Amino acid sequence: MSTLSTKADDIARVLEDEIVGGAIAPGTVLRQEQLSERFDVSRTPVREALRRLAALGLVTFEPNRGVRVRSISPAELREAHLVRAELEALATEVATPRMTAADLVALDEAERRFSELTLELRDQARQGEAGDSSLFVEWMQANYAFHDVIYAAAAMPLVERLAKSARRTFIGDRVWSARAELDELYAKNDLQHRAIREAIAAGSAAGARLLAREHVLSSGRLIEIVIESLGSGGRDPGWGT
Amino acid sequence: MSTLSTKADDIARVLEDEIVGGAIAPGTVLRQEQLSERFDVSRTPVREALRRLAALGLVTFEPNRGVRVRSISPAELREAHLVRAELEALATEVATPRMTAADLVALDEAERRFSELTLELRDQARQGEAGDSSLFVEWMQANYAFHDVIYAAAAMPLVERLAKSARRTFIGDRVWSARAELDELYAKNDLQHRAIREAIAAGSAAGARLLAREHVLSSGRLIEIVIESLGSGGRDPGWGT
DNA sequence: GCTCTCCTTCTGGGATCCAAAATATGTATT
DNA sequence: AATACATATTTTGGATCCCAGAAGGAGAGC
Repeated sequence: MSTLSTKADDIARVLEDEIVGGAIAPGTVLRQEQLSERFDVSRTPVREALRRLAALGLVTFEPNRGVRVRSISPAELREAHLVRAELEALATEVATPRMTAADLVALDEAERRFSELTLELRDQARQGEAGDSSLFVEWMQANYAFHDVIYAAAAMPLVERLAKSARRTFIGDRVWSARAELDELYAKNDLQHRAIREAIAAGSAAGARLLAREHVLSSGRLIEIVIESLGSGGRDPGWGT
Repeated sequence: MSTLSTKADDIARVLEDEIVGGAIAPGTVLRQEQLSERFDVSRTPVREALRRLAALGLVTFEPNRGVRVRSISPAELREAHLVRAELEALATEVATPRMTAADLVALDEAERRFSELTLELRDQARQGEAGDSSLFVEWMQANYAFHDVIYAAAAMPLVERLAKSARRTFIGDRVWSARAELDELYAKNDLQHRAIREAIAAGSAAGARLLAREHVLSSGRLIEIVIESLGSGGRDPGWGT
């Protein structure tokens, strides 16, 4: 097996997922020894991984004290949401004149898939089926897939990276418990995707931009739900780098 | 003397400045041993520092090969500029209703200072004085100071961090050589600052937003100059993480 | 009984050491 | 002479070791 990646990078990825996914609670202090024995490596790659996480803003080093998982404050979440709206709008505007015929087909396909899943999800939510979160996760991924087509056409790696990092806050099942409450959001999202695709297909960059911005902003309710879900476990010193 | 920071962090900061300032050419491979003897430390903190730089996107790790300073492609620079325009617009919009009387005074003061320096700079440029880059640097810093007042009022740490990281690309004297060519830009910037301040003082968040966006976008000529200055030494593989 | 100080212990920062990978060197063979 | 193979050197990735600074507890002084 050819290990193209380094241990430090592997560890960083795992910890990254666990932190943004909520598996590791904010405020937790990460003991280097524990991590090293958990991943069955020495402390060296662990520390390198932690440095990476620190640069990403996920943890903070308190010199000679340890590293602590940063808690995300409500203000930070809302801010990230606003930023994402702007970036998504920008990407959509730039992408519009660059869309090839193949891109448009892909976008159409992504929209259709999202539409289907939305229907399923609304049915399931309305019938109050217990189920698991898999359908919901699938639905969110379909939503992301739609926007990914746009990102690909925009060819803006920086925007894509930033927006996706903001987006990741929602992976996991934080919103799952409140899925039944979101019926009108489902319908609205579907319509918005349609409108965005039509604006793009019509070549209206300015229109697509506005619609994309509105689309992201209108999902603000999701943010509030995430914030509530954090409130249970997230004591918040409210600072960090 | 209490060393509040860790060696790895110090090294990271120094290297960061050198890379964005252009002191270390893109494409350079950073040898860990060289760095460790330069900073008079072992390789361990050096590697941690490099991890941080990698997370910031300034260098790339090529496993078992070394770390290479990423070259910034023209596309990347233009993209960063667009992103900055959006973020600056957002921050200005959010800041407008939050500005206190003291903030407005500070903004006024920053505008006046910028105005003065602009006059000086135009004089110096018109008379073709050799001088050094200090006045120019001072002028750019005054420009930043103006926007910093807005950032402070907006209270958006994420936006501030991102925008400032985009802004840093211009520190140093990359643009200095072309200063004479920029006469109309000087005047325009001055007027734009005035307009932004007035919109903010009038409480027009939407207006301030548009003006701020336009303000940043209109300095696109600076980007092109930076790109030209990079062309001399910046061979560009055109990829990276 | 409370507080201040000193001491123990524990954890993180940094140095050193080892192994594996990649490249450069050199040699032999055709 | 050129190429292919083998070896040596360089350099990274990871492990182990050591030391300093911080949290916590025990004991002395008030």
